Amino acid sequence: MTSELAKTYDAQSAQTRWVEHWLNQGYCNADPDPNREQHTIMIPLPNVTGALHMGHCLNGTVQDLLTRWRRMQGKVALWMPGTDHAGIATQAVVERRMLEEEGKTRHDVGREELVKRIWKWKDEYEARILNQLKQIGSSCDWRRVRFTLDEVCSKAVRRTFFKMFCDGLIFRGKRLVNWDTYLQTAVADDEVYTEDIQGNFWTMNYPVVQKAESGERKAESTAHGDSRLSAVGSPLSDGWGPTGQRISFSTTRPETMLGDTAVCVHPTDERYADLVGKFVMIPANGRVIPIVADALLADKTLGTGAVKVTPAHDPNDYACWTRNKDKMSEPISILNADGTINENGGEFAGLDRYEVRKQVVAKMEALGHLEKVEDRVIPMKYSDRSKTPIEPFLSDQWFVKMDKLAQDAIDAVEDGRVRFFPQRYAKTYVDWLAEKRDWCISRQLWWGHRIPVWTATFKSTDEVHRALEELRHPNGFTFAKVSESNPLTILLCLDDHFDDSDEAFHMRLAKMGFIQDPDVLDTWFSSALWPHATLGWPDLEHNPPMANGTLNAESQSGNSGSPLSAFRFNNEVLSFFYPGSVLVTSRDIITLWVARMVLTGLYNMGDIPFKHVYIHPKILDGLGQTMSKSKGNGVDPLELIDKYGTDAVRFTIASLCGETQDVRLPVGYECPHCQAVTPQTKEHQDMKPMGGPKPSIKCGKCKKSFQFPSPWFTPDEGTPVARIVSERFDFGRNFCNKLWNACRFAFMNLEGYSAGNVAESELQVEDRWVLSRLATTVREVTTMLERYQFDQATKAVREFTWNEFCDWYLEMLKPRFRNEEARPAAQRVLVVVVDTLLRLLHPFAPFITEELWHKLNELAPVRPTIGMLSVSPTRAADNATQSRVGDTGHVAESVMVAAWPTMPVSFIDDSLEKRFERLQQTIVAVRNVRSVYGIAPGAQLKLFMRCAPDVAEQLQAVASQFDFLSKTMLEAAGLDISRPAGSASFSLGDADGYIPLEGLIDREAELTRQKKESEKLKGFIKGHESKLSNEGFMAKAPEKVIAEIRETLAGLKAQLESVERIISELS
RNA sequence: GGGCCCAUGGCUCAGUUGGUUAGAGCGUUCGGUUCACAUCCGAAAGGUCACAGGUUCGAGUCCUGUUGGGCCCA
Repeated sequence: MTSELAKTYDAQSAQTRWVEHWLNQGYCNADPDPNREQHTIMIPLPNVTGALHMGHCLNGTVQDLLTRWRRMQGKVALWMPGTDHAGIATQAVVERRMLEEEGKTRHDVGREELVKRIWKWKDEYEARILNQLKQIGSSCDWRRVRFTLDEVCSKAVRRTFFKMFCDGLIFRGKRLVNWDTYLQTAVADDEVYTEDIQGNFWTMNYPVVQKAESGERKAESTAHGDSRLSAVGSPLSDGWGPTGQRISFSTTRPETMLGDTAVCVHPTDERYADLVGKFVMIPANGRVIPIVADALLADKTLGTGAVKVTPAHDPNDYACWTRNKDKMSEPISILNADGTINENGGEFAGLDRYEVRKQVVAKMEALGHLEKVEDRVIPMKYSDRSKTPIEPFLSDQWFVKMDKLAQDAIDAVEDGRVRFFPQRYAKTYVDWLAEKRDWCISRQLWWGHRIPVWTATFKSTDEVHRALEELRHPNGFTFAKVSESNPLTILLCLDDHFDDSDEAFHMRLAKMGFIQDPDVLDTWFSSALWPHATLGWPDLEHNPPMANGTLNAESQSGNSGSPLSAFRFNNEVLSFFYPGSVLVTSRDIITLWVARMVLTGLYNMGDIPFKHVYIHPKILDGLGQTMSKSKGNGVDPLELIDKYGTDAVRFTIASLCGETQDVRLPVGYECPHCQAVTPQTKEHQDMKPMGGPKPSIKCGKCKKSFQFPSPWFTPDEGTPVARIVSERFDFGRNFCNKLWNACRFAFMNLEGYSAGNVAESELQVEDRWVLSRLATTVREVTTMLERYQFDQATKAVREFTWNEFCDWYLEMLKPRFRNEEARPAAQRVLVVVVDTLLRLLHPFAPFITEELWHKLNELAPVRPTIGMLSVSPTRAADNATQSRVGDTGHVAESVMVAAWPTMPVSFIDDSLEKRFERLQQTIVAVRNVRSVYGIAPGAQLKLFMRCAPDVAEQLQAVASQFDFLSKTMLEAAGLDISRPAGSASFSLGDADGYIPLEGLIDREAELTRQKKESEKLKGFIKGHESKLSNEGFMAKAPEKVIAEIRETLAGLKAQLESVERIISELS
């Protein structure tokens, strides 16, 4: 059988093969097993809006790494996959496309048809996203894939809403929202962006007015709040007359004056002190409004110091109203949902707000109240969905009362039931929840969970009673609430037992006049339930159905007489996997999502949804900007995978994930002609066609030009387009290449391998050393993974592989492979090391390790033991009741289900490592001499070592290695060695080396080199001595530190002595 | 306005509770086709740890301020 691996690793082929293999073998599946521990990760559900980006790739890599690692540790590791319906985002994309392709709006096609179209979109994109996740090696339990709008999740949403409704946690209220007049929906704050536009700044004035006879008295009583209605909306003819004073203010939105309810000044502003409490009249509509003082809204130093207050159309004004409710009227909304002015605008009703702006200005000017107009740059808010300007808009919304819910969620973090990694993020979470702002859960959309509340108004209380009686339902629960404003209006909430397809019931409802609320729930309401909804809650009787609609038969049937009765209820899946182990996500949704999952978990399940939250870094481009399509700096993970291979991408990403909050990934354009990479700059990002040809970049290497992806234009059809890549992934690719070749070499030398144990006496120095290093590395990697310090874990495993295993151990094995007698033991130790290394690397680089593992299984189907110890258990599931693999009977069929390595502590030998280090230093020093003197790499050198007898003995023991590692013969070693004439020298502290170079060495150069070394040493010695002569240091520093300094100093001095001796010999 | 974070060789980052001579990868320079790997091997150069104070026997590490940058909330 040929044991030779292909010369290079074919990532694409390995990925395709192993993804399929793992799926076929069911290795990713996780089913309840009371005899084993669980490890559960719920995916931060990607939107079905588009494709995966770098953030998803990083997020997924971390989760898969953790899942694979825990699975190998023998846990039932569930990684739950799924996607999010992403309310407005998805609806907006589908609507936009519909408009572009067919010129239709959602009102043209109607609610049902639109939703149908979005489902179609969802099916397409969900499949694409799940497939992309598979491409990055995700070991999710694909049978359990969920979608926030599927039947299982919908039930959870309905039940939660119903529970909250019954508990009085859900209420209706007014709220100022970001209104998208184009899409006619409220959009969330994070769906709004600001852009500076050229606008106008009008300065106008309102005349101060008073009641002809008793204006003063009126103003006084207004302050008490009992006459505000008489003050507001009173036409001038009511007896109000101008005092002759005017109050000036400036505005960028004059049309909103139709909804003004006050003019506001600063309480300490002397200019207006006597006016506070008096009234002004709005000339445009004749309404009279009060002058109020509010320190937060008015700023004495800005403009005139006075501002108009429009609570229904400005957030700051709204806040001012909440502080001064007793002094002004309720907010007056002047806007229709479509952006036209409503009936409160009087004569302007029905016109678009921008038209009204012009007309209001004209009217004010005509009436003599316009003072000046300036041009000004105004920060304008736009809807990210429709790219049209946002209007602050007061509307009816549903809310969840946060008070107790939020407090419970705070407690869970403060008492440590939920822990953040890094810890600092707990503050973000707690601070936000502590505000306890009620959660607005309604959205004016068609795509989402429809609010399960039906409303009807009746003529009499008798009718109400009759209706409620009639609505009793055998299968489900209804909860009726009487409207606070109208006792004859009934709000009816239906729980999840009411199937929407129960037409008869819904007919009955409709007949009685019940109409369902048109709004849908905030997407976060359903994603907040993700950790328990996906496991089947609220159904405690049955396991959740699998993605293909079948029940989980395996665990269901295991119910009879098995230990499964240990579960709390019959939904074993929920019982076993809840609460989850760790949530892996990014910091920008700590409040929106993490906090809400904790809150609903506690509310519905009475328990936290996960124990740990790992917040990973965010990927920025080389300029420190967030990556996005709209900046043209996004890297497509699938292109990276295509270019570098999945393992390389994953390994690189893992190396970036530590405790920092951002990582920079400079990107570049890959020349489509020669693949050279041109780093991306700000100039590239901003390049626009400017009416001429589309911008292009000239490749620095092949000098050809190419176009590139940009937010500003689409590259010309048929021209070669650069793709955006990041050379930082060379890191992972190089590593995979190294690993591949190391194993290739190892496997080539396993020819004739026979299983057998290695006696301790057969172990060579390098064997003991590599096992010691490996044992240390295994412990370190495990600890770092436990702490979610993936960067450290990656570093440890990479350094071992490259700098120890490849650079030293494999090199030192070479001579042993050529020696028939030494060969078997060398092979066996090598098998142990490779076996352990592949397991250790598997969570980081699943495909290449699997590829190599299978090859290793062919060559070494039985792994040796070393000494009396088996190095690690062979299979992850060895301790479990069921064994998944059994075909070889010796080792795990797949490294994915092999046991995570745990090497005995006894393998770690510090003193041996120290001795070995001296050997390494010696070799490095010899190489250094060779390089400094420009001696041909192949030229044989002679080495003399002056050192203590025990050191000499150790060096003699590995003498053969000098030849292999540095083409050098160790001629002699001992105390009696003196420097041969014409030698290059080096000092290691406890040993000095001499390399005779008759004629090759320039005495002056060698002297200079040694003097430089001596100066360096003297500097260090001085530093140490000054510490030891410092009384403060001697008195206060810990003894251990002093001892260390003394020891180092002694070493440095000995080394200096050697160097000085060399210098004197040279002189 | 409140909060969090970042600033270390040309680039990207490590640097554990303050304690020996501040490290790595890439890039750069020099030298290498010995049968695992040029996606490689060997060697070297390159840093007053953003700035200013302070605490301490001792500061890249702790404190205060300044400057520059990122993010979240309002």
